[in-house]
Amino acid sequence: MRPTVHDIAAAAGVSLATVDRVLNLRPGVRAATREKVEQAIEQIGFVRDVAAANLAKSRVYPFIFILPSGDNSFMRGLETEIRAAIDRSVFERTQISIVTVPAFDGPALANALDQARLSHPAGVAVVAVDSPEVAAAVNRLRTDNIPVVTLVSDLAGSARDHFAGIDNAAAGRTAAGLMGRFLRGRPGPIAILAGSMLVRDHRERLEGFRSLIETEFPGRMILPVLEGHDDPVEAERLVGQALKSHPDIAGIYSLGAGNRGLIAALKAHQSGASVIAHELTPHTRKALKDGLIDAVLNQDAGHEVRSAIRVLKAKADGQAVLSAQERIRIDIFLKDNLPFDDAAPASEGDDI
Amino acid sequence: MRPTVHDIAAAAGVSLATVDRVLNLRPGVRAATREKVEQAIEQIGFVRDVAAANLAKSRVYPFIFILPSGDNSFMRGLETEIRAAIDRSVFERTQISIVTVPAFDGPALANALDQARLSHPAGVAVVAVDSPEVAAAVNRLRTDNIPVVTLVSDLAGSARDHFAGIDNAAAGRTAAGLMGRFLRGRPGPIAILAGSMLVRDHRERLEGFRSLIETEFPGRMILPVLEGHDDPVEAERLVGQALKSHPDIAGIYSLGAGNRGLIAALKAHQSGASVIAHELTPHTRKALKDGLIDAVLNQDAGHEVRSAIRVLKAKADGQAVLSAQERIRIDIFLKDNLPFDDAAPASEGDDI
DNA sequence: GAATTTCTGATGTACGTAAATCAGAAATTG
DNA sequence: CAATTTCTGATTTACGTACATCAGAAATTC
Repeated sequence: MRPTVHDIAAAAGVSLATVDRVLNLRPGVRAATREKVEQAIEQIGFVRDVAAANLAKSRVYPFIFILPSGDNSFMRGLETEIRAAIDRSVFERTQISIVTVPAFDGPALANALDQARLSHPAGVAVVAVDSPEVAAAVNRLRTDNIPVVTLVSDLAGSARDHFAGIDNAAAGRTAAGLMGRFLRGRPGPIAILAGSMLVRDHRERLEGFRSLIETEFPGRMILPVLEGHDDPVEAERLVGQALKSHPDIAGIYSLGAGNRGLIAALKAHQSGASVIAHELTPHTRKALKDGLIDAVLNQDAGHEVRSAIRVLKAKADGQAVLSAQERIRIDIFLKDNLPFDDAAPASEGDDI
Repeated sequence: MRPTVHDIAAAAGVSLATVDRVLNLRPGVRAATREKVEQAIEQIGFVRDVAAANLAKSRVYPFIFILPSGDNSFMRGLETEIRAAIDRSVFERTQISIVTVPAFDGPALANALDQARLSHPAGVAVVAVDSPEVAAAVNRLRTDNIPVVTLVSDLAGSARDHFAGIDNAAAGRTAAGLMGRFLRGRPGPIAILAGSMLVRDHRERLEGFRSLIETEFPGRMILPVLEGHDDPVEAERLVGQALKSHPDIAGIYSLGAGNRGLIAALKAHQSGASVIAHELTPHTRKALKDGLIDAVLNQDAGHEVRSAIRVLKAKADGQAVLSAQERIRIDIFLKDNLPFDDAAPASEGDDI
């Protein structure tokens, strides 16, 4: 049988009350006695029954999720997944609220983080914009001992507890490895469509892609990055221009959002380029099927949300996280291994 | 506040004891009263607090995992993950035992299942051999109301509750889609190395691969399947023979185990074929790095084990499973997106 | 050594559910 | 309608931990 607090008390020769004081870091225990109890805990290998503790505490976890507003399909899918988690909150003792802020807007995000701080949540998950003011706001939360998890896009130089997202450098390299192999024997440059260099995931993907092409497929030219700010209209214009001025483009890597515009431009120019994009949305799914896009790298929003919640809970309880379990995978979809067709895109699952 | 059993009692105008009888399907409640209680449960939206219930019941879940013996790297990695789960069993209220049986041996596996049945476990996870006697044994378990989850390889015509593994037909199609794109512009046939047609995962991968090549890349010849029984020595011999008699082989798809033999043969023949294999093991990892293998499709053993346990628990408690969460992804590894280098291969994580 | 202050023990209640007991009410049987 | 049998209610204990209260013991201070 698993040892209980009673066993500690017996082993240490103290009362239950003292054990409780030690376990919950309450004052009123002499150093020598505390030592004795801690030794007993060590010796009999006691581990607190979190379920029972949470029951006794009637613990609930108020969490705040902060993500960009706008009509970015991936972000709206992410929001759907958060709402799905809210539906489960009764079972999971969570109490999740969603806050949206304009995309790529550091000050607004920092402000939202400071706002969140005032309500003393048990944890915050945030799709980060990589700027110093955001890092500072995150650090203020950490100073208050509020766990922070970055979601989808990470944040440099901050004390965030965890990043719930894919390895974006690896994603860029994966795209490059696939692209290089797809283009074998076909000359022509590669165009890159990004959203904004203000978010770290885009920067990391770009860097991973570029470095791998340079080292593994030398001689393959990469055109200057098109920065479309995840806006379909802008993306369409930029890609259209590029296809017009470089009719020999062999490959296109779209590492951000705004793929609707990319797809429109591809259609308009009847480009034969091999295309790799990110995030499986209704639009990219259709383009895959139509043969306009060759491969889609996807991160599962549902998995990321669930992982963020698990990690926030663990951090709030001061528990260790099973890091292997929280690794978010990079899904690679080709036309032929798409998950079920009909369902709403947001319900396509993940993990765990 | 979430409603409790007391609220049901109050709402239905009955006592706690009666509510308990209804909730736990105990006898001694008149049909009319039972109805009344069930209506109250419905009305106030009561959901049992599983944590509290498990605490009260001092519930433990004795599970049995049955997997093939032998030195198959993937299966040994799977076993390592199960042992990791055993290390967590104190926290998870599980009590897991591992049983190994010879690979590809239906009768032995059926026997092991019947043996497992005698100990009345709360659930069984099994790497299935797809044969009628195994299906029958699984059905006997189900008759006893013991949940059964197939692991890695599924079982036709049985009443197993769940399959914790990848979509193997999709895996085969993914391999074919990649292979077709890798080989663009390069003539030559494709060789396929399989383990055994007695396991369903191999059959499904083969079928998926073959059908996609035929429809999407017509004209690409596929050589007769080499059945190497997941044995490195046999695989090396078969692949060596094939490379000798067909020096023009452009691609090789290894859909089972025994990749050590495949790699040895590739080295010996200095083949320039594009190679796609399954499962990231120390051997395939090294071959990827050395450029002998182009891509590895991987299923995360850790994720599969954790998923199997979650599902078995849910089934044992008569709870619904979050199917999106239990979808096992197909990881695609190229030389350039390998997860951390140094760690033991078995600790590379998953999920969840 | 008396008066404090600081520690420790004993005890009880709570969390939400499970499970058992026993008495009494209701329904059924003869 | 009395005698059973079958339900139902009331009550208690338990699971493992958290938390509060109060009395008494031990250490500290003067």
